[in-house]
Amino acid sequence: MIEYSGQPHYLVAVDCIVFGFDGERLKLLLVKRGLEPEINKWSLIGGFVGANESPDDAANRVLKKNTGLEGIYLEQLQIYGEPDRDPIERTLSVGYFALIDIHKYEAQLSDEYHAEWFLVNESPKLIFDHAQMVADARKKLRYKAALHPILFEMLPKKFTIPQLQLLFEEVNDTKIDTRNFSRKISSTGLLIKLEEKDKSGSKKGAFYFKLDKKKYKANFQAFLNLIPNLKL
Amino acid sequence: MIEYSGQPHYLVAVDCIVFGFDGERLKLLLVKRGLEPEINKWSLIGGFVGANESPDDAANRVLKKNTGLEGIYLEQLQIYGEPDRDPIERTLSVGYFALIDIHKYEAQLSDEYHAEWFLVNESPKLIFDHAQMVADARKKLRYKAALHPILFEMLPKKFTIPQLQLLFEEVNDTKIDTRNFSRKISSTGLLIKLEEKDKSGSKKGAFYFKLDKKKYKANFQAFLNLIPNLKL
DNA sequence: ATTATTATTTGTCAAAATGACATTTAATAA
DNA sequence: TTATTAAATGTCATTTTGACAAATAATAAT
Repeated sequence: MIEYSGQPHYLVAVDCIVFGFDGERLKLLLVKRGLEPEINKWSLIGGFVGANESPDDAANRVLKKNTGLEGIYLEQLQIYGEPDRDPIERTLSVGYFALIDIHKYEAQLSDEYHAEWFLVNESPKLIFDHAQMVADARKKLRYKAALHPILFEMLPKKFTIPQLQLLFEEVNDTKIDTRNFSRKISSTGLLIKLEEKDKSGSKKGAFYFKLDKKKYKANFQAFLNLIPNLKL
Repeated sequence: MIEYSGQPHYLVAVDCIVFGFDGERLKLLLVKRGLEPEINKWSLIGGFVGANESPDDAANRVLKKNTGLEGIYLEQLQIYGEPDRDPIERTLSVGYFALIDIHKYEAQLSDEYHAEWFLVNESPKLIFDHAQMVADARKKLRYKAALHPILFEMLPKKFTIPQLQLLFEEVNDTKIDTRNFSRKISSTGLLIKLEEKDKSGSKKGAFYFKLDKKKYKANFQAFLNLIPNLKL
């Protein structure tokens, strides 16, 4: 087999920054690392890119293996490739951020796997450059969520406007005016109001909404401005 | 030395999608590939990531080596990692897009190196998945340029408003209303009007402007909306 | 010297979007 | 019947936007 002679070869890994929302707070999914070095330390969900898969494939595979989750929203963040980022041998890692609805998978997580949710601001020390990855992912999530309706990926099929607003506030670490928020969200035309109400949060109850998936897909690239006084 | 046993190792390369503006059209910098396979075919400027450098370092090095250019605006695009994208052996490539002022480097290019500028829409067939990289880079350039003032990176220190508008029109492949454009650009507060005029384009001449670099750096992340009816 | 030419520059106005702010409403609990 | 509490909705002044045309400055032509 012909080769590009003399060029160094490296390991290539993927690491997934998995965000979730439990209805109240933004959370981050971490696992205890299963191999040396730094075994049993908290880590992002990751793994090596296999011989017959792309990094995208690898991220999906690794996510599924570690959490049982399939069909998750995944987006490439960036590559992390400082020569000494892994002390054992040179490994480049492709960072992905993933968005999921916590409730949908809570059972699988705690039972079958060793993954655990942490409040984003209270997560433990992470191995290697994973803390940097998380910081970058949060920034990108803010950026993207300000312009595109990706946060719906973290909500259950039925959700209320107050829930949605809470999620936006968590992601952007800010308070948003209820009236203006609901006006903006309505004007996107992405929501369909349901009959049912969520009575858990108040006496009056809040109407459930669902996403208009056709419009969501069709207008995903459409430019929104969901955050007031947006400074990216 | 300890190693992660049994994991496959790959080559890692960088490829740079270099955009330039000659005052009239948006152009793309290509080189004739210097090694087998596909030797002498048109290719993006690329190279392998060396043992002691990050991909970012490699991109800068490769750009400098191939063009003499230093301190260029570089931004990571994404990783390209389909298993069979390189027929010789598995190589993952980190795509970067770069923005430069054509005139600043025209001499070096034609004399010392084998790089050549092509109209973006009239570039030759490219090797491997480089055409896809170019397409992705154009898209990302449009996206980013709609929200952040990166296009100034492609202009000389002194430039005119009509030039700037032409550049925006090229990147977005659209016509923009002169009055609205100039109003928006002015409102950013990023431009400083000079005494001198550019008489080359008209009898009346167009005033030169320069970038207020302090404000540029300070407000780079600030959110702009430079394209009318923005659909990303 | 006057006029024509041509790209540059600037102006207006109605419509839409935004941000700041308070009241009403629906359901349960007291 | 009233009190309570979160949800839902309304108003208004300001700013931004998009569509549209006229004025200006310099040279070229007559």
